[in-house]
Amino acid sequence: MAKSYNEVGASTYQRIKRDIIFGDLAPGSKLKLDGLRQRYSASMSTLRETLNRLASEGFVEAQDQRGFFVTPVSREDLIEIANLRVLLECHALRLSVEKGDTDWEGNLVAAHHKLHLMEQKMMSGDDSRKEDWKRYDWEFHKAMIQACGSRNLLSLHAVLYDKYLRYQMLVLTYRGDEAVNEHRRMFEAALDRDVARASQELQTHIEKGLEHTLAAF
Amino acid sequence: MAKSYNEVGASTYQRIKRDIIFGDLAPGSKLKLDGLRQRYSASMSTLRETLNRLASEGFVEAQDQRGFFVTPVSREDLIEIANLRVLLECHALRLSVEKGDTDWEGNLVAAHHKLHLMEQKMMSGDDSRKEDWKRYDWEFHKAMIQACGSRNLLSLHAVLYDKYLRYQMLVLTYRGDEAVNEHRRMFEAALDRDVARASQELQTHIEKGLEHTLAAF
DNA sequence: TATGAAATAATATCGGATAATACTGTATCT
DNA sequence: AGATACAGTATTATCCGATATTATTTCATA
Repeated sequence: MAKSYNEVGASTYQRIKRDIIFGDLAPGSKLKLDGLRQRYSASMSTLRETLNRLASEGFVEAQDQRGFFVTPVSREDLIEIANLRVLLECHALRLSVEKGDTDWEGNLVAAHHKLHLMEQKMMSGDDSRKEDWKRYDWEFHKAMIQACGSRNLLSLHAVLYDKYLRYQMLVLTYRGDEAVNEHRRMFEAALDRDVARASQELQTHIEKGLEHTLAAF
Repeated sequence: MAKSYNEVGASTYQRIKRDIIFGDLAPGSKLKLDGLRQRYSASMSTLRETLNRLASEGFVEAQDQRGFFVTPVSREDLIEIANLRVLLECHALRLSVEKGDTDWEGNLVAAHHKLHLMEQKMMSGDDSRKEDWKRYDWEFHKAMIQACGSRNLLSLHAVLYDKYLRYQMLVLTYRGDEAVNEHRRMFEAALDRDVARASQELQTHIEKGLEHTLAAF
């Protein structure tokens, strides 16, 4: 199980990745090794290892002999990410709804329940825990596609989700009960084993989110 | 432009990745730092950086406190990779055929021509240059989807292609003129701007290749 | 102001030192 | 004999300092 971002004892990899996704390290900003060394109290060797990992995942850009930069953001990139999420996540969802067994269904019900509770807290104005909320959102989306049967697909999706998440955190606006209803409809379609409807609801969910994020970008 | 594998002055990253893909570093084998240090005449720091990069791309597995291993192979993994290639590459091809301009078409014609020449050499029994042949195959497939308009999609595809390539190199058998005809039909459909036919031909091409590779695995 | 050389800063790579962990082989006990 | 405990070895992970290469900035001169 992957560790969450704000856990105690998080590795410098997890901490830097978190800071990029949540905007504490601004897009395009230079990642000076000496500065990072103090901020994360790690040695240069360790830092270069994690920066290389983040570079190959696309959160950091490495320019030869000029060091590392936080990957810049752009509307085009956001649109690409969203489109890829539709392609991969809808595909995974179709497989998952077809193959999912009782365990999958149970975990999905639990994940949706926890997400729904958190969504109601957010709706009532308590937006102090965006990170927690987004963790439940992630757990829900992951639970939906968990039974797709392809580890490769799941790990590609995890990276895409995080890239998309960075854009959502940058604009920092809450979409309200629209998204809540989309989650519910998607969830119900999955439990009904209605592959086409579930996939369609997911696509709508992502595309609505994209529009909302683009508008504020 | 990414450097090819066997170029002079290749980085240790490129050399290790090449050795994994072409089987010189066997699947599942342990990557002892001291051994690698001699083999690639690089320092431990540099090696750990490249191994971290390769780990996040999926060519290497990192086990905490136990070092690095070449990612193992399995039938299931091969099938997953092939299915993902179908999903991503066919999607990219549809976009590319729709959007491709004159430059795209020109580069595609050139890439197909070079691939075809090499295929004829291979057909006449000269299989001494598998790496070159596969480079032309890569250049052709890349040229096909180049106009898809999504950098993210292209870079995901590049990793998938290399993972699939490793399996092909492991079984080391040549599929003969079947693949040649598939390439030609795919190419012609793209020039005709027949999106559906091109995508269908590509899917068939990958799935035939999968069957062939699975049979020898 | 523009140019170019010198000074400064930052990166990339290397080798070594140390601590923590994993592995191996031996001896002991049941 | 087989399992367990322990000591010794090997390997990894992290950190630090040194050096060479490359970027960037400063500044003197035309």
